[in-house]
Amino acid sequence: MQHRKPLQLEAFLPYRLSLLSNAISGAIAAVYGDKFAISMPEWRIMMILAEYPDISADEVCRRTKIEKSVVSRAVARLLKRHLINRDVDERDRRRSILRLSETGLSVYDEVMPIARDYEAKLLSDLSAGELETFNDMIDRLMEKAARIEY
Amino acid sequence: MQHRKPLQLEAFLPYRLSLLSNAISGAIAAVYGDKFAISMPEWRIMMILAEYPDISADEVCRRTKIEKSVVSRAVARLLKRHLINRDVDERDRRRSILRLSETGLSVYDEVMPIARDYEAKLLSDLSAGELETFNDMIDRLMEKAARIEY
DNA sequence: GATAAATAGTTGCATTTACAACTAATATTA
DNA sequence: TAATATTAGTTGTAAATGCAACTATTTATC
Repeated sequence: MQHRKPLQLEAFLPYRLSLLSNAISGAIAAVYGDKFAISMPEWRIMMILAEYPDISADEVCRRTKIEKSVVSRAVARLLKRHLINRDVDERDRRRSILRLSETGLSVYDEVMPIARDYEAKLLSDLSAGELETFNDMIDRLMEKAARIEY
Repeated sequence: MQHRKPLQLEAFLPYRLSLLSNAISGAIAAVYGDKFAISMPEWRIMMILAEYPDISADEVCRRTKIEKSVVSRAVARLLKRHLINRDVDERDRRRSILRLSETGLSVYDEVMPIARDYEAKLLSDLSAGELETFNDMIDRLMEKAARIEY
């Protein structure tokens, strides 16, 4: 018998979460990708910098979990397109200080409402209580995932 | 004022789901990656074939949402390593019929318990009710995401 | 039944990614 | 303070990705 029932793939949480996350991220990526030719890591970095201006590339890595060479190249591209600015941190000259430029902010201000609107539509059928529960579980799973060892 | 509060990135669902999904998928990928040098698309395909043997590559694409050239190359690699078998569908000679080989099944049977165990640990702090709610919301969000248009 | 359209799967190719090796700056230790 | 280790960021490179173009087969249309 080759057909295995023990798992029920469609009930396998990692698989389900991956499909859901890809569907959602992909939908939003289509917006900033089509409109501004911005890649997903680039957009992630812009979001982080909108919320936490003047942080280093390293800090961006830690928050986004994007690999540092990817961040480095994304930062280079954002700089070339003048979407962000970079200074050297004079207290530690290895560190950069990154922030959105005026242009970057205006792009952010154009894309973010669409993303937020998408999120709102997505969540419109959930009650406030359900949403809170959902968010709570994501937090707990996130913490748990960080803790589990083999 | 550059610091924007309207969003609270950490509360932005697409971002949160992406971090969670990557954390979980990455943890499991480390298992089959280290042990068997199997890539994530390859593993996804193996999982699908364990549950739905004798389906076509196209069917694999539809279920996993993996791009068809990626599936094509992953299938080629799985064939070369004798982890799956392929026949031509005689009712439609464009179609392939894919299924796990004996070797593939044994790899699956070795990896899957670890993945399942990981999932169980991950979910161990959720009550049965919470888990049901969580799964229910994933389903609803998945459906909603498929429906939303711009 | 010949011609055109659609579908399954493969392949070419430019871009993206991830790992490791590297450079430059800072922190630690003796 | 000299030697060593650590950290931030960049770059080289092999592999993975995604789109489009392609082949082979089947389906639809005339």
